[in-house]
Amino acid sequence: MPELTEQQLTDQVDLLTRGAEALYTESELRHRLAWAAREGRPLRVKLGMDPTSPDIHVGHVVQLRQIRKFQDLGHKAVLIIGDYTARIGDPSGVNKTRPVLSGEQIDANAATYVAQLSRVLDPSPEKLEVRRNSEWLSQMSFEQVIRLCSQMTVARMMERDTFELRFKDGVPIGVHEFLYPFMQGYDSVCIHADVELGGSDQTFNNLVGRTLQENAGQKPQIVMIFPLMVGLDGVQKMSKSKGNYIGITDEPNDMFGKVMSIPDALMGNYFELGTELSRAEIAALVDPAQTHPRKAKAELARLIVSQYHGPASGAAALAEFDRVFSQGNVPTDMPEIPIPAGAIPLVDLITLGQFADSRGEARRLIQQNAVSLDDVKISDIAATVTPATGQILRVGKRRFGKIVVQ
RNA sequence: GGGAGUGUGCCCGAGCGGACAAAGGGAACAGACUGUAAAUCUGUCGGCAUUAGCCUACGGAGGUUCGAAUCCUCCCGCUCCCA
Repeated sequence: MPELTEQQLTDQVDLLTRGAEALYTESELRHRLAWAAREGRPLRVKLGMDPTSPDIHVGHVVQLRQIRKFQDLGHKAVLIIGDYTARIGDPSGVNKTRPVLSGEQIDANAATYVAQLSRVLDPSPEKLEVRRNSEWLSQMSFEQVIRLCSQMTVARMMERDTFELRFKDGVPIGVHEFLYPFMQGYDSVCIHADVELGGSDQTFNNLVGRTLQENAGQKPQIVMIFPLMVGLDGVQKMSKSKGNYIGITDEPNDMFGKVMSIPDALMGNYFELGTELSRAEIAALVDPAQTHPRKAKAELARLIVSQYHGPASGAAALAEFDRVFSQGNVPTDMPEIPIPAGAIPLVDLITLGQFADSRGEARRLIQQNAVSLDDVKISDIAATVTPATGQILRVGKRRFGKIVVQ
C-alpha cells in the first residue's frame, strides 16, 4: 500500500465512517489509516458474533457493509465467534443463562456464519480471519482473570443502563455478567484489533476494549458505533431473540413480505440503513406527495431482496407479491401436504398441513371463516372432504398448501 | 447469619377458600376495513370432545377442607433490608 495523500485520507475516513452514529476517535482513525499505508500493514477490523443462533439479519448488515469497505481498501476483517462469551449470555438481552454449546454445534454455526457473511463480506482468507474466543479465554488462569477485573470499578460497570435498570427494577444480575464486557474487550487485546464496529447497544463493551488494550500496552482500537435497525414491529430493535428480523438468507418472497409489513413510518429508517440510496433519493421516496407509500415500500422491498438474492429475484418477488396479494391469486410455489387417500375430516387436513397445532385450533380457524379448499370457503367444523392431488388448501390470508394424495 | 417479601398461562400482571382454564394488558392468530400496510373495530387465544363434559395447569412435594391458585408444613428459586 502506498502512502496516502491528505485528500485520500480524508476521503477514506469519510467513506468508512458514513452512517456511523459515534466515532472514537476520528483523528485516531486518520492516523491509523496513514500508518497502515506507510507500513504496508492492513488494519485488523474486529467483528464479534454470538454463536448461539446462526441467523444474520439485515440489521447486522449496517456494520457488515462498512467492514466490507475496509476490506476493499485492503484491510482485514477478523470475525470472532464468541463461543466462550455465549456461556454468560449478553447482559443487554433478557436475563437467561444460556446453554453451553457443544463443539460440533459451534462448528456448524460458525460455518453457516461464514456462508451468510459471504453475501456481504469478502470471505477470502487474506481478507477474513475467523477465530473463536475460547482459544484464549479458556487458557486464562484465575489470576489473570482477577487482574483483568481489577481494571474496572463497580461504579463504572453500573453505568451500563442495562445493569442500572435491572438493578433498579429488582431484576437479578449475576456477578458473572460483569465479566461480559471484559471478555469482549479482552478479545480485542488478543487479536490486536485496530478497529471495532458495533451497534449502539455495544458502545460500553467496545470502549472497555480500548481501556484493556491501553493497559496492555497496545494502541487502543478505534470504535465505530452504528445505529440499530428497528425490528418489523416498528418498536423494538431488530434482534434474533425477538423474532422481528429479516434474515439475510430468508427466501425472496418471505423477505419481500416482511418488508411490506413494516409500518410506513419505518420506511425512512430502512431505506437509510438497509439500502445504498442517497439521501435525496430517499427523501423523494418517503415523501407521500411525490411517491405513493405503497409504491415506495414495494421499491424498498425490491431493493432489499435484490441485495441478497440478485436483481432478478427482487423483480420476481415483486411480481409474485402483486399476483398473490393485490390480485388474490394463489402463489406459484407452496408447500405440499401429503395425505392418505380417501375421505378425511377437514380439521385433520388442517393439522396435517401444519396450519394448526391442535384440532381445537383447526376448528376455531374453520369457525372464523379462514379455511378454504380450492377457493371454496368451508365453515362447518364437522366437514369431511375427499381432496384430490393438486387441490389447494388455504388457511388465513397467507398460508397455502398443495394437496398430494399418497 | 437475622428479618421482610415474592414465584400465576408465550410475556407482563390481577386474584388471596367455592361463581377460576384464572381479570386486564402485550404478543400471536382469524375476520372487517386497506396499500397483505400501519392504526382501528370484532372475535379467538391449554388439550380432548359436535354439545354436555372430561383431563392438565397457578415454583415442587405433602397436608387441612365437601371444595385450594388462594390456608398449613417442608423444600427450591428470586428480590430487598440489617449484619
